[in-house]
Amino acid sequence: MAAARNYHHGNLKEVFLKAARDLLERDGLGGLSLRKCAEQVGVSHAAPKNHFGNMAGLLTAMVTTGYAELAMMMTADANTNADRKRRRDQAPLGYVDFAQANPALYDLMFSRDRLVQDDPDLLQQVRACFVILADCSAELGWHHGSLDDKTGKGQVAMWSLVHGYAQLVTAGRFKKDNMKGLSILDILPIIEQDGQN
Amino acid sequence: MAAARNYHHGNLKEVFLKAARDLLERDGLGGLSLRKCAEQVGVSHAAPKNHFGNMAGLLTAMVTTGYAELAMMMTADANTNADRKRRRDQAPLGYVDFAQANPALYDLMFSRDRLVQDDPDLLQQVRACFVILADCSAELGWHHGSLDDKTGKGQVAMWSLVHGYAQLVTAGRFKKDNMKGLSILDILPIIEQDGQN
DNA sequence: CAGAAATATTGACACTGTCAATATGGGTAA
DNA sequence: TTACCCATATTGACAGTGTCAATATTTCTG
Repeated sequence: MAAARNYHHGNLKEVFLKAARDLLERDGLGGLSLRKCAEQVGVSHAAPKNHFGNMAGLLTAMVTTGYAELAMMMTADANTNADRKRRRDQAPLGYVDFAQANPALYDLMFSRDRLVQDDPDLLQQVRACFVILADCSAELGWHHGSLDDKTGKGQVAMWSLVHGYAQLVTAGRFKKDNMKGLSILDILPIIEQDGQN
Repeated sequence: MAAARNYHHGNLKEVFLKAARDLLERDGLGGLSLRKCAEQVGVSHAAPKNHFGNMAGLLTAMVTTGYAELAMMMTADANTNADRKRRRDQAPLGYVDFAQANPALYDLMFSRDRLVQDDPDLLQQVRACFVILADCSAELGWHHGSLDDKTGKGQVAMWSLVHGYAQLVTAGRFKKDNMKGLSILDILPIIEQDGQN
C-alpha cells in the first residue's frame, strides 16, 4: 500500500502523469521528455515503459485525463441547485476555462499525430465531452437538423464555435485589448434558434 | 544565377522549405527533422542554420507561407467574374480546403509554442487572413457589435466557427459517416443576421 | 585583384526515445 | 513458511536529434 523505497513505487503511473503535465505546461510540448519526468519523480529513465509503452502512450494517457477533467468542468453545476441559466452556461464557460488553465494540454488534445487516436479510453472521454456540448446546443434551441444521431448542424456548430474560440484565445490569435469583456457567452447567442426538426 | 555544384546552392531556402513541408505532411511534426530535410535536399546537416537560425525559425517560416497560401485560397475568386454568392462563399470554403489539404501544417499554424510568435512577417500574414474572414462576416450581415475595430462578436464568431470546424474535421473528431454532405457552408447560415451594430 | 561577406561543411556535444538484458520485490499457491 | 511467477524497476547501449564552434568555399564589392 505505502510507497516502497526503491522498487515498486506503488502509484508511479499517477505521479508520473502529474509530473508530465507540470512539465508540459511549464516548458511546452517541446520541453517535455520522458527522461526529465523520470528524473523529477526519482525513477530510472526507462521506468515509464512499463506503464505507458512509449511517448505516444504517455501523451494519450495525459490527454485522456484531460478530456475527463474537461467534462467535469463543463458539468460542475449539473447536480447543484444552481438556476437553469447558470447550469446551461456552465458547459461553454467551463470549456473555455479549462483551455485557458491548461493551454499546452488543450493543444495536445486536438493534435492529429503524437496520440494513439484509436485508444478506447480516449475515444470514450472524447465522446462524453461531445455529448455534453450536444445537450447544451439542444438546451439553447439549436436543433437545426437531425438531432437523433447527435451530429446535426447545431451540434457541429456548437463544438466548432467553442473549440475554435478556446483555441484562438489560448493561441493568442485574438488581441487581448480588443477582447476586453468579450467572452464565449457573448458569442453563443448570435446562433439562430430553430425549434423545427 | 544557376545552382552551383557544392557551395552556394542558390535557392536553398525555398527548396528546404518545400522539403520540410513534404516531410511534415508525410511523417507528422514528430517525423520532421532538420537533418532529414538536409539529407533530402543534399546539403550538410548544419546548412539550414544560415537561413532559419534554428528549428523554431524553420517552423515559423513554414507557417508564414502557410498563412499566405491560406489567404490565397480564401480569395481565389476575388478578382474573377464569379457571381456574388460564389465570391462570398469562397473564404470559408477555401479555408477548410486548405486545412484538409495541409492538415499537419494547419495544426502547426495554431500551436502556441514551437513558433516565433512575435515574428513580424508571421503577424502580418495572420492579420491578413483575419481581415478576409472579418469582411466575410460583414458580407453575411453578422455585424453584432463594434465593426470598426474588426473584433466585434461577428468577427470573433466567424474565425472561431471556421477554425473550429476545420480543426475538428482534420483531427477526426467528427465521424465521417455522420458528416456526409455537411460542409462549412451548411453551418454558417445558422448565425443570426443582425444589421444593427 | 584583394578583402569582406555570405554560405556551406565538418566535427563535436548533450540530450532524446527505445530496446534488450538484468535485477528486485510483491503476490500466490503448495 | 517456501517456492515460484509476474509485475515492476534498473542498467547499459544505440541511433537519431538540434545546436554550436571552427573551418572551408564561393560570391560580392570596392
